Amino acid sequence: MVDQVALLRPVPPYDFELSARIFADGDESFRSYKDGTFSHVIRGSRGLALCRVSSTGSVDSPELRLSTQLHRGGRSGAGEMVGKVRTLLNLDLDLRPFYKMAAKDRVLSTLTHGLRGLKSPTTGTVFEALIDSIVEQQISLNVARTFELRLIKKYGETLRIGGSTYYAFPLPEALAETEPGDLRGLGLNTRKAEYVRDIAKAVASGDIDLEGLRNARNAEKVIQELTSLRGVGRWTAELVMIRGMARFEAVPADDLGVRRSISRLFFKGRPATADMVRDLANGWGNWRGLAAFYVIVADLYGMDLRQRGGSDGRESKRSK
DNA sequence: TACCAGGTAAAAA
DNA sequence: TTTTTACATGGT
Repeated sequence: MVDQVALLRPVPPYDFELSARIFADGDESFRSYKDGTFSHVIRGSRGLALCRVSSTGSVDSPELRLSTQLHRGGRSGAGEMVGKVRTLLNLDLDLRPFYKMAAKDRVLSTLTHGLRGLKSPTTGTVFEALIDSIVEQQISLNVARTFELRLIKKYGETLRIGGSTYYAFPLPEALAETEPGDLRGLGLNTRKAEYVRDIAKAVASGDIDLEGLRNARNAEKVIQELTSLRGVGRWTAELVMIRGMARFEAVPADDLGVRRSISRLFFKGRPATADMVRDLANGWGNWRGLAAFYVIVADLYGMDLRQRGGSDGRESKRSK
């Protein structure tokens, strides 16, 4: 078993603990954050590696330590993994222009001050973001997480290290071969099972180039391409842009969670319609997706905004 | 027991 | 063209 170490320097400011905390409830066999260490199985050209990341720096002078373990003596993994980790944790994102924009919005600037250094994570592949988003359609996140983990453990590649089994997200080829009944058995409804299989087939066969969409000219083009797939509506496409491509030009304005958080933080608890969210988010320009991420995280972490206004004065909830 | 939950496509009106 | 419905399952 090989254990290699590399140092990474994220573009400052970057708050590793704040950003990785999102994975605190993740499963340790797939992706998690525990005791200051982010763990994730990453697929490289020489196979899978278990990557562990922890902070050795500060928000304004961030530095991360990455250790990689490969199954039975694969050679040199750390170098290749550095780039993947930079993408996963969005380390090259420069938050300063976003903060400059946010300074013009009273509520948003409160959020960016409270969450300074927060960067949104990105999935290893666009495919992963797309499949997860489909699974998450309509049902509660709790239920969706359960289904996702079942999917990963049944179809993901495995890596055995020190008596433990770790999983990488399933490859399109693995899901392309499923029958709707197989995925139905994980809890998905029959239609979602078809969506997942059909999209996996399209990706595996090269009919659609999801990774190529990262660099597509404009956001609408990306949304058009994605929504041409059966099972992908606007909500799913917008979610995939943010979580799978780190493209922030879109906001999933129809999203219940976004609407709830926007309602609490910007409209004093008055229910926010998708149109209200879009109007508000338009003022955030091409940073609207990241702004929405900040809004959700602020609400999730129960950030207290009362001193500077914008809160509905509800009891602030504090999570772990 | 119901009803809701980070939607979507297909059927019905 | 617009509105309504079915879908799956784990919480509450």
